Amino acid sequence: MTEGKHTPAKGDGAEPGRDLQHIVTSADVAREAGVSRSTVSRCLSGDRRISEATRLRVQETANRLGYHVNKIARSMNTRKSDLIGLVTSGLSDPFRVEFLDKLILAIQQSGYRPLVIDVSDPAQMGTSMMHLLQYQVAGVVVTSGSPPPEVGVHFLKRNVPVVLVNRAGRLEGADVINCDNVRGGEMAADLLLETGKTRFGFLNVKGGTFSGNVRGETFVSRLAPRLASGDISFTPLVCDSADYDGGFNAALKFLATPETAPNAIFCAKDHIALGLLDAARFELGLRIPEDIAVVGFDDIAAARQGAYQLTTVCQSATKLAEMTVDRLRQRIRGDALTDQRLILPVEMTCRRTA
Amino acid sequence: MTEGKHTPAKGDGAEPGRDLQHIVTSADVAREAGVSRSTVSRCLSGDRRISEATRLRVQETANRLGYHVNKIARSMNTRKSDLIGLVTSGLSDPFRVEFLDKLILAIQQSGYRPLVIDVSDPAQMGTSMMHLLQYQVAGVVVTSGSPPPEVGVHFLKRNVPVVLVNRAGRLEGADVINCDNVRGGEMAADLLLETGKTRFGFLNVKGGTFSGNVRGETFVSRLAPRLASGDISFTPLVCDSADYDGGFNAALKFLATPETAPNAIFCAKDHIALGLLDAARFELGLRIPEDIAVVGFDDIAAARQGAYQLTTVCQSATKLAEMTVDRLRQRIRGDALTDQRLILPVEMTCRRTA
DNA sequence: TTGTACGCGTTATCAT
DNA sequence: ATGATAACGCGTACAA
Repeated sequence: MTEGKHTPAKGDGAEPGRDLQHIVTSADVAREAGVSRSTVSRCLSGDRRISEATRLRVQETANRLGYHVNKIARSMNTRKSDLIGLVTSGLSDPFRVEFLDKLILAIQQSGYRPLVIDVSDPAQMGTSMMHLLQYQVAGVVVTSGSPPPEVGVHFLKRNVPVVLVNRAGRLEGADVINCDNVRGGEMAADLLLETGKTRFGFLNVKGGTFSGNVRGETFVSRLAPRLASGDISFTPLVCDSADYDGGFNAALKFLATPETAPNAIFCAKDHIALGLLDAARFELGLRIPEDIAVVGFDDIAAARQGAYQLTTVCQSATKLAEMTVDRLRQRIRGDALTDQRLILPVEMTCRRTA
Repeated sequence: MTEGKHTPAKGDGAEPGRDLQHIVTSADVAREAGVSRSTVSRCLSGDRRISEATRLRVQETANRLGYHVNKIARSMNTRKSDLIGLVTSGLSDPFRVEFLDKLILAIQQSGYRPLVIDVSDPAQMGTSMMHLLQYQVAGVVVTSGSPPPEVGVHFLKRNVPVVLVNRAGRLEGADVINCDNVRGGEMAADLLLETGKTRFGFLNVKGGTFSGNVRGETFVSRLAPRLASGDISFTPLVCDSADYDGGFNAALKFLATPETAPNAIFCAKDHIALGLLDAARFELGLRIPEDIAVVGFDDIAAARQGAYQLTTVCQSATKLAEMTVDRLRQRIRGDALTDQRLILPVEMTCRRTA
């Protein structure tokens, strides 16, 4: 029995307009070019063992008919998909956006496609990641929140690699990539100590984040000897949201009495620092860095703008993205089977705020 | 012949580790629950005509086995996908990022999933959009560049709706959604005229963009009567890139001689205006708005920050996203068959730069 | 070099 | 209310 019979007999008439709905399949191309579906498939996937004559004929027919491989169908029988899940939460955090930008590019260049999942509600993170499983993603990158440990087993079972970027790594079987928060905290402390200021502070969002907490703790450890000798003081500072407004509003409060307020402040992330700077300069009339020295973390684009010129700990979004995709590909190929924890080096970018 | 035979006989032994690779299918659930695949399918797609007893049993078995519907396979059969293509070019333009943020959220809430395509090279836009066809996307949103007209026919043929947002609408069969660039240009002109300044300018990226050009042309038209009477002058201003650095560098040049340079400037978009402001204030020592009045367009988050307080034409990213998804859904449902051109109203947000 | 036959996991259809 | 069967579009052993 020939395969042609698979194609439902359409009768003979040409119903006008029907073709508008009809999707061109490899069978259509095969029939039109007078070959089998196998041949069409082989031509378009670059199989060597095909005659130049038929290859050209098939190519031409495919173009003429407007045929495009159905990747959905293809991935059904190869049981591989080139979709990669990207878990994020909003696009309001500037550094995360810069990272996603580079990540999307890197993913595409590797022949994969990013499927974005936005988890506004952290509680829904688990179910959201399960959704990704329904799409047979080849891998997942988590850039926000921390997935509940019980999802790990589902991804492990399916051999779907998960990479956590700048997150706490409590997920079983997942790789973790972080920038060097420890070294960053130390560098911030060292730099601020050099300013000669004596009232230190660390500004972070209420409750803290994984990265922020590490940065703050290391910062304080580094100050410890001087704190012990009584040279300097330290005050933990808190803002309501981890963004510009959070830094702005918090600064209005804790800088209200500049004589006693901290004057050497390390911020958990740049965006908070920018809010702090604006509140200090424009609302409270303080001079930077004479009255207050400020150090941020991330080195987002806005940090180098003329209005801010923020001194900050720089982590490279590009390198972070490259590391992420490299690791993902190793896992997908099956090269690497054991979890890994990678650290991206950071460096201090000195501008005008400290 | 019973369906069970579909499952390949695995022999009897339990090879350790093999299950790690095996994906749980509806057949597995069916066998385990003692029902047919059809029943499993119906249970999990919420079919009413199923007994409560079996429904519960199937649900439980599915959970226990860790079964997740394979949406890829489902969409093969239903010939519908819930993927929506998002065409963008980088995540460096702040307003576009804000729009994408809201768009991704709106798409998810409608039960669809965003598949992101980044087209850095405008020349590759056509082929990139064709890639989306391979994934059987239900619709496409274009937020960057202008697709070559010939792609229109491919999407039309497949009944895949395309929505162009803030783009030139030359694509056959596509819907177009724009903010009210015309009204925006007028409002900017009116506001700057009220300042009493006399030397007007419009700052845009070299070559211009669709939106920018419309804004600028309307701006000039509105100034026309006063230009004719000789009260005021107008100078077209150009920057190399449509971002902060572009505005910054351009301003350094054309503001070099402040006595004759334009002192009432409308910028094609906020980010350019921010660069201009910083160059004027910090590099050239000019006062805003006393020496120079500036109006932007978009009302991005940074525009309301204390450092800038930019007066600007506001378009709502949220509303734009809602309009986009609404239109997309109408098209996918097949309600709307004829192209449409929608306009999002804008309003002036007065802060401190004009 | 090319064709045949089968299966990927699901849902729609028809039958019971 | 439930089961059996036929597609969906593709890649690929196997055969020729």
